[in-house]
Amino acid sequence: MSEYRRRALIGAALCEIAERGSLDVTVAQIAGRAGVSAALAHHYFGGKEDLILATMRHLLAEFSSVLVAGLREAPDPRARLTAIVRGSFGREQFHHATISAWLTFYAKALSSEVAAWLLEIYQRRLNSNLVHALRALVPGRDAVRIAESTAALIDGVYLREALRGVPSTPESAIAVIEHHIDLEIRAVRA
Amino acid sequence: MSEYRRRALIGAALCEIAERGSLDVTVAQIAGRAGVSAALAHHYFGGKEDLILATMRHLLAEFSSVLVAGLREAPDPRARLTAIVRGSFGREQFHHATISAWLTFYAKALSSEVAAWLLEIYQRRLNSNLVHALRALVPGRDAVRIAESTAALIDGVYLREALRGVPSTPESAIAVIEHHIDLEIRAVRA
DNA sequence: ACCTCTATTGATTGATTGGTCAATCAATCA
DNA sequence: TGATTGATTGACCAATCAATCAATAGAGGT
Repeated sequence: MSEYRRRALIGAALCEIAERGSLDVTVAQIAGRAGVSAALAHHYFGGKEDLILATMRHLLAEFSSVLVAGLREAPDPRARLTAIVRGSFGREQFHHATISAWLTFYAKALSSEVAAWLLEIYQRRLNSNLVHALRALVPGRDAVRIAESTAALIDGVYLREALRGVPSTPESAIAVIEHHIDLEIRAVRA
Repeated sequence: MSEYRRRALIGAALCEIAERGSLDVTVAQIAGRAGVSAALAHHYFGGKEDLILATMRHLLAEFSSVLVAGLREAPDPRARLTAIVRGSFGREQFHHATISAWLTFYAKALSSEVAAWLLEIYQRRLNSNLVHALRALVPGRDAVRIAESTAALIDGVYLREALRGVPSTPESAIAVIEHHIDLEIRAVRA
């Protein structure tokens, strides 16, 4: 029962955060959505802060697993880049609820030591993956530079998607990133 | 006195929001930093929401004026693009306090109708400026596309800067954007 | 039947917050 | 001088929320 409740509470927290577009969600709301009392949420997670951070960790872990799965099937470096991009805009990541939650967590990282630390891990991993794939295509210094701008562009496109009310397909977003990568690689080789 | 207090309160709100990295600031904190009582803040702005939105409007207006001033001195279309980029990463905009406040407002736009509306105006204006400058350099369809990716890249670089603890010079950020613009323009012309 | 441990909750508390209001103070005006 | 007006505040209120706690229920073992 323990694991089931934790999962349910994290899922409920995710929905609630996304729906209200803010981290100002009460444990009563989250617990209510999960069909239990607020006291039980305190029982399983030490307090509100821990529940929120657990939810954040869940998002990061989910993204990470999608990324790893995509990378495993990529036959060559360029395909690895595409896998990273497509993973960032995958079906699970591109729901409005997920996007809203991400943006909210970004804001939280400004005030929470632990949240900032978690996000830094994610960013470092994304960057590391990008650099690793790029090193096989361009010289090391350019790989680092292109990885940086690509990561920033991913975040930027993601951010704009979060603010746009109407949902759209990830294809256009992916195309923007892919085009940027192609341009950068071609420019270095020319 | 009226105008002086309003300015002081908005400035205090900006500092407080940036320092705490959250919109969860109490009117007592803001008023305290401005050296007045919380009741006075309610006297000048109808309520907390209005004070926050006024602060947001202040940020947007300040950025807008910087942008207009930069654009006026630009001699040609390419210089206009540089002016937009440099305006986005200008001294006033690149303080950690300002950046944090921006990100926090972005998060607020998810839950506040008015905040979303204000941000949309800013984004539309930035996009319009970019497209207008780009139209003189590349065909219309490409101008729209490049403006979109450039705006996203600006937001992304901005976002990553907000999360990085240590402050850095805007020059590297500007270089990333400029490089992207150059690549896109050159690719269209080739 | 008895004990133990976990799951679960209703009730409560202590603290915080946004907002209100009557009262005070200072300046201006008739 | 006396009246009016705007600035300013301390005290207060109602609402909300995280957290705690005592109590109940049930499962499993002895």
